[in-house]
Amino acid sequence: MTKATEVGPEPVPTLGPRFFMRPAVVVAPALLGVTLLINGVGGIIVETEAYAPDDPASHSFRGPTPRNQAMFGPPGHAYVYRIYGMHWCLNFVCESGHAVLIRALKPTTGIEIMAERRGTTVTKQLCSGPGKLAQALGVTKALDGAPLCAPNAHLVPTDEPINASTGPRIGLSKAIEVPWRFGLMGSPFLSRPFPKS
DNA sequence: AGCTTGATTGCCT
DNA sequence: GGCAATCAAGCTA
Repeated sequence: MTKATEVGPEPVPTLGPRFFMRPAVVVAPALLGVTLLINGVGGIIVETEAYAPDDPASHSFRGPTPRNQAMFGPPGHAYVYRIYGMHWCLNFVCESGHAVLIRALKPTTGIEIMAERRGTTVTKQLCSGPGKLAQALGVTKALDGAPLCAPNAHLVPTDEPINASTGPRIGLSKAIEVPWRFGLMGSPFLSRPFPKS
């Protein structure tokens, strides 16, 4: 029952262009704890990586190409690319040439759909890596350049405090020491553990 | 060669 | 058993 002093639920806050119109290294840790749903399926972001245009490891390092065009498009849109010829990776575009790779999330919504897409019912294996995450959420090239807002996507910030781990990004041959990987400390849903501090 | 995954192997938590 | 390290498959640029 609602008490007289309450005026009803707060409007659900949603992350919009202003949230993303910043450097990726600022946005990436801020995305931890955010709920991400694609067509109603997803969970809580627990691992991200930042990429910037002056970063030799970034797709945007050598300027716009047909493949990375979305990285130079509107902030708050998706950048989706294929890796190793077989997996899709989902990024959020920040200010021009910046993007955040979504590496892992804690499944919360549509778990059965994700399990079917992934071919496993092991929750920890549904979204514990960028390729797995994209498969579980049904992300393909069709989402490349698309805005990350209703009805296709929902981004809802958390009101919980965040403890972040940081460390080197994964799988790089350049700038391997730059600590632009961020994770929810102690989460069992990370793609890999963070190196001991 | 590449911002990975899944299966395999080895080692403790 | 559960987790961490190792290795090769798989396609596009």
